[in-house]
Amino acid sequence: MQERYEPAAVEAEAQQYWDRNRCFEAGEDSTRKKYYCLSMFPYPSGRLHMGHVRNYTIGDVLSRFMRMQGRNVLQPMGWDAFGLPAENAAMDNGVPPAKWTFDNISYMKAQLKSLGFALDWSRELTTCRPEYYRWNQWLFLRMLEKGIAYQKTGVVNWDPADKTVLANEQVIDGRGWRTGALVEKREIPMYYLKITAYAEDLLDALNQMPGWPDRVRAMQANWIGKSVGVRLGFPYDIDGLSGVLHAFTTRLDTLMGVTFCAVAAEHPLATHAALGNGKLAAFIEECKRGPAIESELATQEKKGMPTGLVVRHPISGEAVPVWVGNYVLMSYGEGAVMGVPAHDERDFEFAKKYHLSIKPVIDVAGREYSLHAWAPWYAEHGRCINSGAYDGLEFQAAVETIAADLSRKGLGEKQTTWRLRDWGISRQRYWGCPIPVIHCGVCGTVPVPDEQLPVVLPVDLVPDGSGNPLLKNEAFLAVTCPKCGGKGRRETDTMDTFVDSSWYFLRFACPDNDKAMLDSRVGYWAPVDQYIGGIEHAILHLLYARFWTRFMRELGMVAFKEPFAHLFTQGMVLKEAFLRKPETGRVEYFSPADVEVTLDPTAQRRIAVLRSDGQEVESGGVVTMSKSKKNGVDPQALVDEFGADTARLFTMFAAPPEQTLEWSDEGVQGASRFIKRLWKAVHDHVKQGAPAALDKAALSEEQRTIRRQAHQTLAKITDDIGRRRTFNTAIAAAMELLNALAKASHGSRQNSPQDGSVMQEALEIVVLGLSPIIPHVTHVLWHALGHRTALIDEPWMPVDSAALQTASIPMVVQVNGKLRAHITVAVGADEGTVRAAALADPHVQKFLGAGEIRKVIIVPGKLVNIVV
RNA sequence: GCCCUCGUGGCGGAAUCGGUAGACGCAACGGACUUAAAAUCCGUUGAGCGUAAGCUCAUCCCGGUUCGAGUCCGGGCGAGGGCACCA
Repeated sequence: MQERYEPAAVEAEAQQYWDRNRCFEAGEDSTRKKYYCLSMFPYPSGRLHMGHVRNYTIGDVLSRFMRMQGRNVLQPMGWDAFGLPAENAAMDNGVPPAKWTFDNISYMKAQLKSLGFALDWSRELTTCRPEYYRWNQWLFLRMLEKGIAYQKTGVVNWDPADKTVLANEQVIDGRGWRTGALVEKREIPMYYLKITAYAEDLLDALNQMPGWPDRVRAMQANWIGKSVGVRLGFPYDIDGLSGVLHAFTTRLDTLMGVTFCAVAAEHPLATHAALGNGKLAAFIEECKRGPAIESELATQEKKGMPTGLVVRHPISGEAVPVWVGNYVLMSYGEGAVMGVPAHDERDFEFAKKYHLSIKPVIDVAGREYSLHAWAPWYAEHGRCINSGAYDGLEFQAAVETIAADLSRKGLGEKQTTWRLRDWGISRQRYWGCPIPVIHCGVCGTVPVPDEQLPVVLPVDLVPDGSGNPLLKNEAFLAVTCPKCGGKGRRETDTMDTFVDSSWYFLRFACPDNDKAMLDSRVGYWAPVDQYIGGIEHAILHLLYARFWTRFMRELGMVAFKEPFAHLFTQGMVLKEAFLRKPETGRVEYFSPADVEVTLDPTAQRRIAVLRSDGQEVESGGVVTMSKSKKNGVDPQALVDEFGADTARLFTMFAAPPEQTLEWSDEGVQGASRFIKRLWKAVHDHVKQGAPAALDKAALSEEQRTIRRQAHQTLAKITDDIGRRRTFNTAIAAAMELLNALAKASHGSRQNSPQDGSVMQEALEIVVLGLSPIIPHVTHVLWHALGHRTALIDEPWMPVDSAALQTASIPMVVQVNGKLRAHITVAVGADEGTVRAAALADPHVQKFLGAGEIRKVIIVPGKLVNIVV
């Protein structure tokens, strides 16, 4: 065995072994229990970042551990390869998005390989390949057939200069990011998927998903946003036109406090009223344009205008004026609200501004309304007052009684409203999966027949920023109508890239099937046992995948509703950022590599200085790694300098995996140091020749202690990786054991043959126990320790419970809950003996003093508490 | 505003079911080796008092439950995240 640890050589050796022997290619085997471990696949942006390294290391640790536990492990990898950045890169460099994407994939694949992840590359899939996305198209056609996909006009951001549609993130301060032109809202026909049909089930099932973090389930529930209330009607008779204005409310108990109704600018009644009213029409136009940024919606000033129309209160029959309000959303409920200024903050603000009357109808614990200013308690539940027949009723009773009265009049019924909207999937973009429909002048919109799939996206186009290049591509556009055989035109919209990721986890079971989207192999592997990814996907991706799986289940393609049994959301990777804020102009960031940080002991503060000019820089705090803040750490540089094992060890050790991880260059050094020490420990041991066989009966007290410690460590590592998923504490335990071994070997090492065999076993425990985390160095060390079998093919080591046995155990003694003494008692000693031993301790005696012993609590094997 | 998570040494963090607070690592300091530095190895390291044995205080703050609270309950303060005119 070589004395020096050389990561490059070690890692090449281990990786070549795994590759040559196809260790990680998974096959279906009904006799073995499967474990499908999946990390969210990356977008091929160019290079891996630390977030990827952390994500994939977590998945890799679990995969390797489960494999050694005897499970048939599948850990695949693919590429979420459609998307906007490829088009932007294409515009910048004049290269087709396909070329840019595939170049990135090949670079990043090499990076993933250099990190030694136990991936089954034979199942690699890429969503921008027709073999994959044809099944997006196929399933979309099934959705059309079932009415789950449908067409509707939708609003998009339109850049009038580039004549192109912009994604929300391309709109900055209401202007196009490239052109700076004021963005307009345009209504165009788009395809939607009816995810709302599954809202109830998607919400209910969250309660039966113990393998998901509470936080993610809460976020999804929030997003789905169920509210139970009443849809009520205000009848009207206007210009001979009679009808009912519908509104949704969760506060029917406040119905008698209605002093106005407000409708959205897009509401039909508003449109009607604007016919002969130029001022109103202008106001409606202004509202429709609205603020460009969503966050401004919530804070913009409430504005309104009377329509001049009047509806009747459904109970009292009183006249209620109808206003157009900019705070009413057409997309939620009925696009109209009943205005109860006394009990709703928004209505209050609106009523104040336009001098509408305010009528309190709820008594909250006898408190007095001032009506000059809003107080949060105005919206609390209470008892009805000023409400005629309903006076005195509590919230629940009031809602029931009023609802019953409305129902009798045909003016109200209970209704559930959802925040969740249908999923608009049309993107007026080139680099995505084509939506498989054809427009025919005669037949209208015609779905592409299955046998004509896939609709292949041309890969050689270079977008120039002036709209979707497909619109100018005759070869793509020209098509005959499948229905009438006449001249047709292909749809040029492509699908949202979230479609691609909504089912890729199932395709990994059968990536080579060119006859069907899924096959029976899915029944073996799916659902995913452990899914790992960033919290940023807590809502959209995970919700879409759950929806998609439900639809596939209805088609009989899968047998389950929930695609991911266990979900693990890893924390982000942070690092300190350094900056200067000039008097004028923008904040300038500096790479931490160019900054020297020193500690000034007198001033008790850290001083950061830019190396190039020697001047001080400010700390921007510990924040997410990003290009703009220049605080990213390149995984490749790290692997090149320290090796993949050090990178993996540090990311697993510095913090528990679900928490944020603060990057520290010194911490990386520490991880590297540990691996070197482990290498040296094995080297020093091996140098002394093969140890004797372990004779458990012939061990000295000291040797038994080391063995006990080793097996305790093994038990802890097994539990920490397998159950608790706290890889940081598993590593700490291994470090502790190695420290103890170093200490032990200082003195009596190799005096007896059994010293060598105890050391051998303990080192095997450290090496095997850490192998899921640092697989390369342990692969080599395992052989060095004399094993023929490759470590990856070894079964996980069982804990020798006999080694854990001791004759006596230490216990602590407290007096009145304060630690006062340590005693040692025989294992299995009865309470009387333990009590006597505790009381006999001189130190305990001192604290007992003259006091009377009121109680003695004994926690077996741990502690004695004497209450005086 | 609503919902969720979290507050522990100089720093990252540990303490798993209410039972020894600070494991492990980093940094710092002292020492060994070295012509020197790096690397490596050994030691010290929550605060205060004490020559020492040891004692007292200490897990954001205030209160409660308990023999015993970092951990459970109530109230506050602070940080982070999600949703947000959702009627």
